[in-house]
Amino acid sequence: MTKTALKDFEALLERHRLKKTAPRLKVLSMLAAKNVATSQPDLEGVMNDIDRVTLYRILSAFEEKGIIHKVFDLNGTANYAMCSSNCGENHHHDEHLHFNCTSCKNVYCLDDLDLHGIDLPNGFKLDGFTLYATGLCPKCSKAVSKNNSKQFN
Amino acid sequence: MTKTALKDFEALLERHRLKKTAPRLKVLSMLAAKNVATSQPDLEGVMNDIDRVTLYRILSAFEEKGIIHKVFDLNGTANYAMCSSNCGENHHHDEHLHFNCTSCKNVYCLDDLDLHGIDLPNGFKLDGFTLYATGLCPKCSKAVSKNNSKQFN
DNA sequence: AGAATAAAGCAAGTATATTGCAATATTAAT
DNA sequence: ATTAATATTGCAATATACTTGCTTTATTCT
Repeated sequence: MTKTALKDFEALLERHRLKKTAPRLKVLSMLAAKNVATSQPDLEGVMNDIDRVTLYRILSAFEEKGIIHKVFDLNGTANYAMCSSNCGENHHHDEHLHFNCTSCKNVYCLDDLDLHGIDLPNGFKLDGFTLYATGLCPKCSKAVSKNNSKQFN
Repeated sequence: MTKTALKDFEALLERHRLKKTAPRLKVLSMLAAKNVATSQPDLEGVMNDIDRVTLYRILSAFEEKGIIHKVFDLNGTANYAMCSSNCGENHHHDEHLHFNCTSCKNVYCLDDLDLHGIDLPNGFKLDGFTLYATGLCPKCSKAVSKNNSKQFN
């Protein structure tokens, strides 16, 4: 983690009136470094010095403040990823495609997707939505075809 | 449950080479009677004579066979609903809108939605997708506005 | 530096789901 | 209709994800 990034994270916490603690900064740096959503168990594995409960509380605090957003993967486990800048307190705008790779299990957040023109049946009042997709991510798709051609398993 | 429906469910099980057992028929009749997806805990509550594990096994067997499909609600709990007729063994076509009401928590399966023209970034191989939305269903939306106008809570 | 307060850590508990195995029900063959 | 083969159920135990209550520690404000 660069010094600049650390300053950024500290500023982020300040903006949301959250105290700057070591565990919170660590979670921020972990999540910001990945382009895929991460589960609490995965985070716990990487940061084995931080208590499980602390992690849960940090994640829900961040979610409430609009710093990260939650998406459930194929197994129903919560995964977390940094929000785009326009999310606010108790108000998320994560209307993007969540792509869950069936091979590596990663959940990719794919922004910049045009989801306009979706018409709901009469009476339904839309709050927010997310397109959830499954399949193979570029890396795994490559690996699979490579393995196939080499007759490996 | 009408006798006709029962015969239908028995035929359905036969088609999928599943033995016609009381628990399976009961699950089918419960799911078919609802137009919303149902969670395992909810099913367990209604069918308290059937073992929890049996329920899990029935649900995953049905899912594998393409009889029902699974969708996670706001809390990450698995909910199950009957598939449209064109689902097959290990191959689902539940590409429809799952609408999770924030008030009654019901998950509605809204078919007949045009989700074409969704372009994935290069390299992603799409397997299946589902649009997951939250908000108020017609019933709750009505109830809320009624309550508001009467100044109730 | 010290007080007020928020957050972390620990222990215990809950809910959802899974696995192994014995008992039971279904199906097919006689 | 019985019986044998086999699939399914039910039970006990276990795993995993998450929660709650309470004490200790760290942060921040003065």
